[in-house]
Amino acid sequence: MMTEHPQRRTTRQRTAIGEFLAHAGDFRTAQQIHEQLRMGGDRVGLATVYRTLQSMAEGGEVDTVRTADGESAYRRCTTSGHHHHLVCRSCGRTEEIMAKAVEAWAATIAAQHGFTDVTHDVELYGLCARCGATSTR
Amino acid sequence: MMTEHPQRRTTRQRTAIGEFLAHAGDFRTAQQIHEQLRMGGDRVGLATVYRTLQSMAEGGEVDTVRTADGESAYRRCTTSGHHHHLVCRSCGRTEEIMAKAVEAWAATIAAQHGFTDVTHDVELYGLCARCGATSTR
DNA sequence: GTCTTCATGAGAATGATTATCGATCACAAC
DNA sequence: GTTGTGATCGATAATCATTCTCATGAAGAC
Ligand SMILES: [Zn+2]
Ligand SMILES: [Zn+2]
Ligand SMILES: [Zn+2]
Ligand SMILES: [Zn+2]
Repeated sequence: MMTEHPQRRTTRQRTAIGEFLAHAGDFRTAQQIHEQLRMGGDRVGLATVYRTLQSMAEGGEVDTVRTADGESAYRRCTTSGHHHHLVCRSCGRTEEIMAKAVEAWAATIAAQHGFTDVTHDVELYGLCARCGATSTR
Repeated sequence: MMTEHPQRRTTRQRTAIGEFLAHAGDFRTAQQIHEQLRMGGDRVGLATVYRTLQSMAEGGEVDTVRTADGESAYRRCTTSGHHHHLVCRSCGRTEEIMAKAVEAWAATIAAQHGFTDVTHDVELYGLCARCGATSTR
């Protein structure tokens, strides 16, 4: 299959981004990461943040989602395999979801319609317990 | 609740876009619609296409998805209620999917984690029977 | 240390989407 | 049919996330 990562050098910038993601609990956009690294004193170029996140995503080191307004957000998940997310629309808190049932459903539906090589996109959005209570006004 | 559409005037442009979508079977981006309307002789401004699609989406007249590279694509679906899609990655052919099971699953998972006011995003992508056969090369 | 090659970053370029704002048009009332 | 008025249009400028360029810096191998 030849899917070896050629050779990824461990640079100061790549390390900084990796550690940032390790501590941030929820999804962050490239712009947010860039700004926060700057504020933290790390000198990292915006282009580098984009490039690094992209390569991390390819390598499966981070997960990606699209925000409502189309921006890409990244997160280092603790679950290693394929999974989905339950994201708080208000504070961003994220729960990782594994659902064999959904995987099976997707495969079945696809087969019924004659589709092959199927992938899926499944994300849940809502208000977490804390935010839901607050917004009760 | 007051969700009345104030007053949507039937203009030449709005009609053209509506009919275009009625005949196109799959998802199309605003840019594609604009270009194809132009080629068909309809004089419609790009800004108008964007505005119209947005208002149609709000009114539930069309469904929206994000393409892999972040563009919004629109489609007039035959199913009236909430549903999902199974899209061919190669030719764009689209099947509408209704899945009570998934709706229930989403609600359950959300509740288990204390989330409320939950919505979800569920789309399947694959190769349709025709495209899958062709690419067997 | 030297060398080869990849990574970086400031700034320009791209490209989709949105905002402007005067000109036009839909349509309800006469 | 005319008219009044406010919604709609559209050419174009403005936004803004993301990508590209390319000269310079730094990893890693020997
Ligand atoms: Zn929350
Ligand atoms: Zn899955
Ligand atoms: Zn196909
Ligand atoms: Zn659903």
